[in-house]
Amino acid sequence: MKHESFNESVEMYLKTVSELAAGNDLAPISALAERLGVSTVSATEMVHRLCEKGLLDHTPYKGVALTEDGRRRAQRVIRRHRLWECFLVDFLNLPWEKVHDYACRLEHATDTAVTEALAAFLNHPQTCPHGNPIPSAVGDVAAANDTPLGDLQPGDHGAISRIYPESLLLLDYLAARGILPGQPVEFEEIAPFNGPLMIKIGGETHALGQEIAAHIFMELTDDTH
Amino acid sequence: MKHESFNESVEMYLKTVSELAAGNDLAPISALAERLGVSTVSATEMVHRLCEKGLLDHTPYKGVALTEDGRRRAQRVIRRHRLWECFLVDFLNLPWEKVHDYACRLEHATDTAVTEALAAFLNHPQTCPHGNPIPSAVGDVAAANDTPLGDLQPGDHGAISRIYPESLLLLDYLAARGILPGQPVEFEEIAPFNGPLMIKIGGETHALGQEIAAHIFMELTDDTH
DNA sequence: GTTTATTATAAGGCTTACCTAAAAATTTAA
DNA sequence: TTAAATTTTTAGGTAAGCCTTATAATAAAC
Ligand SMILES: [Mn+2]
Ligand SMILES: [Mn+2]
Ligand SMILES: [Mn+2]
Ligand SMILES: [Mn+2]
Repeated sequence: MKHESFNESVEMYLKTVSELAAGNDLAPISALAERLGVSTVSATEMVHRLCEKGLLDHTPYKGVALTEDGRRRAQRVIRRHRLWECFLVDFLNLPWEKVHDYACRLEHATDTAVTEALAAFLNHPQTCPHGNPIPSAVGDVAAANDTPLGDLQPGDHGAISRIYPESLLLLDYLAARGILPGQPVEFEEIAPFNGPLMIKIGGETHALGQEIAAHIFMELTDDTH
Repeated sequence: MKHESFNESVEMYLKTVSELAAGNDLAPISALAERLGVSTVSATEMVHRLCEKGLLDHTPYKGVALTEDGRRRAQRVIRRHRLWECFLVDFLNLPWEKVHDYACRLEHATDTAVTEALAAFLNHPQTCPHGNPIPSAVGDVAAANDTPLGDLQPGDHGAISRIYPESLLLLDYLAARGILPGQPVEFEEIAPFNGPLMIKIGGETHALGQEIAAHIFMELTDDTH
């Protein structure tokens, strides 16, 4: 069964590098390995293979980056992923927090013709249900100008723009608490000694750990006028 | 990446055995190998593995059959396949003759929750766009009572009920000639020496080889009254 | 009943993607 | 600048799915 173009592992590596290296720095192989649930030796091997194929650049002891070719390939997978998420939520009424995992399988089995027909059917949505931008068919992505909740200061307020990177565990946690894109947010205070952030979201105050706060992005309401 | 349940090769073997053994006889390993595009040695190896897993029964020198477990697994894949075909044709407006191949990838990457939500969204269709019945969620299939075109006699007439088994080459050929389910058919004559069948379909007469005729199923109009 | 064709097995190999354990190289922190 | 932590490499293995060539077993045809 020679399904050349259908290589789940390669696509997941590229997608994960794209996530970890968001912000144009290098993705450490150790982080890659952890995210993908493989040993660092395995990840290193795969990184070497992908470097030979011209999809990654590896700077030893620093980390890996996508080449232009690798970036395009990653964006195409991400496009399929997010389009499927839209379909699964908007038409199949599947739960917001579950569709990420369903789409993570479909994304590797979707022909370009199907992807583009799906995009047209969905009327070319701009973001996935979790707020992340859907790359164009040629792999361009709109630059985000939002801020991680973890970078804000008490007193700041705005609205949740997106959850990134996504994972079932995180989405489940957030869904259970109604912490979704669009919700208004007020940063109340930060507990001392690197404690949790006290955040009022949709009327209720939540204590969020720093790690979770790093995954919640906000569009600030600027009231310095 | 331990995607256990997502084993394309195994699923394709089971599906192919189901197709070849339609009519409760045994599927020869040689036919399996040919259909899957692998060597007979490879197919034999895989058949052994699937026998050990309790999915197939192998009668040496005769062929293989699905066990009850294997049959259910195959029907579940076929259900996903045909549901996707419906979606691709009816909602994404993709070509009738191409969706078989697109669905052949998606069928291995579709969670049960997605499958059932899709079935509900499509309003539980009974057949795929090529006329083949969609198994129920528990793996039951409606018994067909149609006849291959190749088994008919000159003078018989009726309508095309389905194309089976499906393949891109065959569907492309038929689509180009408007030979689709629902079309009225009149069997005019059969050329001597195992020659082609002369068939009037939707007003036009086509010369169909015996092999193609074996893939076109008809519901006869009984006019012995 | 012997020949021929089909089917099965044996033997040896390949690639991808994973694993563990141990050693070496490099960076970072004390 | 030395010690500690991180990162990489080496070595040896596994399993799934493929491959070819060659031989053995069985079934079908003559
Ligand atoms: Mn995936
Ligand atoms: Mn998403
Ligand atoms: Mn398939
Ligand atoms: Mn079909």
